[in-house]
Parts: sequence; structure tokens; C-alpha cells
Amino acid sequence: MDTDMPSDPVSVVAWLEAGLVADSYRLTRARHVILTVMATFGHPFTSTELEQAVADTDASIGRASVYRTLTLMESRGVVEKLHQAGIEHYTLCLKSEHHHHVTCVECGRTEEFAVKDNIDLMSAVDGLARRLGYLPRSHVLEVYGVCPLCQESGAGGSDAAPTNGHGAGGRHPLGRRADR
Amino acid sequence: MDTDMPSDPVSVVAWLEAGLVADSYRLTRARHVILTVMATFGHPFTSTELEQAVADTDASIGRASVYRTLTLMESRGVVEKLHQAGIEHYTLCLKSEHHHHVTCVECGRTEEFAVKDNIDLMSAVDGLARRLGYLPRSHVLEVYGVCPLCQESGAGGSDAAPTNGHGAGGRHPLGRRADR
DNA sequence: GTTTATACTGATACTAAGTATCATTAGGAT
DNA sequence: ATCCTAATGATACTTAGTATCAGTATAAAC
Ligand SMILES: [Mn+2]
Ligand SMILES: [Mn+2]
Ligand SMILES: [Zn+2]
Ligand SMILES: [Zn+2]
Repeated sequence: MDTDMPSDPVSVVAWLEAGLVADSYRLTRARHVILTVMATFGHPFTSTELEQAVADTDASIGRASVYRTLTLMESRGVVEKLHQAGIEHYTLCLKSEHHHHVTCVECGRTEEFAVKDNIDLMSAVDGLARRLGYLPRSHVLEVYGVCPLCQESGAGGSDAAPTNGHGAGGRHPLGRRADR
Repeated sequence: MDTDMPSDPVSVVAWLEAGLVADSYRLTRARHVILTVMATFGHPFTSTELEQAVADTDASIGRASVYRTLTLMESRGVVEKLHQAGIEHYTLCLKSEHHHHVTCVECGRTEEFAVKDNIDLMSAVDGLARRLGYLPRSHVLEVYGVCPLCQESGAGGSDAAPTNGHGAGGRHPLGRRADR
């Protein structure tokens, strides 16, 4: 229990909904469907993908509610907007501590890593700011690479084998142009 | 010569245009105006701000050319898109080496810092990726803080005094919500 | 200097992503 | 069962950016 996200979609949704109830948001049909779709994606997703998938699940749910739920979840810190290759992606965040993401450029798989497990890195960021005379406030850090599974299946290959929740058909064309 | 960007707008534009000529792009009136406006901003700017400022300078220049030039420059690596507080900003990049940006959350002032001057930081990023089993490929890093000038003028204040190219009237409402 | 080829232009129409409005519905407290 | 109002779906709108295309002006050839 380390690699594969300990919580299945169902319990993730349950947890998200518990949070909503705790803050006296109402538990609606639309929200349930939208959250379920979000939790079922294993990858970051675009708003359009979400819209699509929700429509496929229940055509009666309106566009606006998809965006409303997305925004609500973002404001609750449980969804985060990423900027992958110029395309806005959203991802569920299970970690509540200060963390960042590593994303596989081949398959889109995303993992969270806690800042507390990488103090050296983060103190380096703050140190850099201070060296330039800045009072550090915040930062954005996103790391891209090839995940273990994609390294196995094809030493320079394109798509991962559809195993281990890895499938979903090579979307996420993260053809990074270069470092930034 | 350290703090205040060694090159004035005019020489920046000259340099940009030299690059265009070198790659046999045409030196047009529209491009000249747009590049001049871009170089005159000291801060990152939104596409809308650019559009505005260009229109103010020369109303005959079309919207499309603004975006065309922006995109062209981006593809040439001399303009970069930043994601400040959810708003897309663009900024000129004078450094051609691998670098990142520190942005002042008070006044929007942005500085570039070369990766080669912060090897510890960057090796920490790669090290992190490798520790998670990823083959590092690229990363996005943006640092936010309060710049030296804004620290002076108001120890918790809002707008910087309009000195030192610092003015332009407290735009850039980078009211970051929290760390990411 | 005049001609010429075509890269680039401005106007305009269009798309994509997201937001605002508002009458209607349904969640959940009592 | 009743009631209040948060949340909804439909729809119109906005904002950021793209595509199209006839016309223009740059730069190279003469
Ligand atoms: Mn996360
Ligand atoms: Mn730069
Ligand atoms: Zn992968
Ligand atoms: Zn400042």
C-alpha cells in the first residue's frame, strides 16, 4: 500500500460528501454524480472531459452544475488546477497537507508528494527567494517525468499497457516542449 | 547593475527584432509596436492589457496581430506564459538559459533566476522525482514573495510608492490564497 | 527605382471555456 | 407534511483566443 492510492472511488466520494455535509452543503444528485465521475478518473482531467463524462452518466445534469461543483471543490482545496502543457487540467487532491504533484508525461498518472517529506527542496525554494531579497510567500511546483510503469512498458514507447488502472487509452498528450 | 534589468525597452526591442530578422521574419510596423509595448511593461501582463496598450499606441493595429505576435514570441522562447493567481500572464524572458521566475505579490515585479545558480534546488527536484520512481523530464517552478522595494514601502502595506519603475498603480492583484 | 512573390496584415466571424441570471426544484430541518 | 432556501438546469452572455480571407507592405530580385 504505497503506489496505488489507498482509496477506491466510492470511499473517496463518501469522504468528499462527508466534508460537504460537515460544512452544511446539501447532498444533491448532481453533486453525487459529478464527484463520482471525478473520483473515477485516475488522472487529471480537463473540464471538458468532466463535462462529457458527466453527460454520459446522466444527461439531465446541466453544464453549469459541473462547473459549480468543480469550483466549489477547488475552493475547498480538494481539487486543484494544474497547467499541463498549456492545457488546464484539474485533479483531485487527497493529501490535505502542503503538497505538490508529479505527473507522468506518458500516461498522465499523477502522484502527490508532501512538502514535509522534501524539506530540503522547500527550504531551497525559500532560500532562493531570500537570496534575491524577496520575502517568500508561496510557490508553484509541478514535476514531470516518466512513471515506473511507463518506463517498463516501452523504453521510449508511447502508450502504457492498460494494466493497473493505467489504461484509459493514451490520452494526456503531454508533449512538453522543453524545461521551463 | 543587478536589480533593474540592464536593458532599456529600446535595446530589448532591437534585440528581439534582430532575432526575427535572423530567422527571416519580416520587420513590420505592427510587430514593432507590439514588441515595444511588451518591452515597456516592466511587469508580466495579460493579453488584454497588451491588447489595450497596443490599441492606445496605434488604434489601426488589429487584435489578431497582437495574439499572433504574442504566440510567435512564445514559440521563440522569448515570451512565457505564467499562471499567476489563476490569471494567465505573459512575460518577456531575457535569459535564454533554463530559468524560472520570482514574482512580487504586491507590485507584480518579476525577476528571472537561472537554474545554474541554484543547482541544489534543481537537483532536489530531480532527486524527488527519482525517489518516486519517475524519470525526471521537466518541471514548472514559480516563486512568489514580497520584493525588496515593497518590503521597505509599507511593512504590510498594499501599494508600492511609484518610484523606480515601481509605480503603474497597484495592478496585479496577486492575492494568493495559500501555498500549493 | 520598379517589379514581384508572398509573409503578414486588419476585419470579421467563430470557437472554447467559463460565468451570470433566473424561474423552478428538491434537500433537509422542524 | 410543511417550509425555507440552497442548489439546479436552461439559456444568455462574456472573455480569451483562433480561423478565414481579401488586401497590403516588406524585402529580395532585377
Ligand atoms: Mn494534490
Ligand atoms: Mn523568463
Ligand atoms: Zn506513466
Ligand atoms: Zn514589489
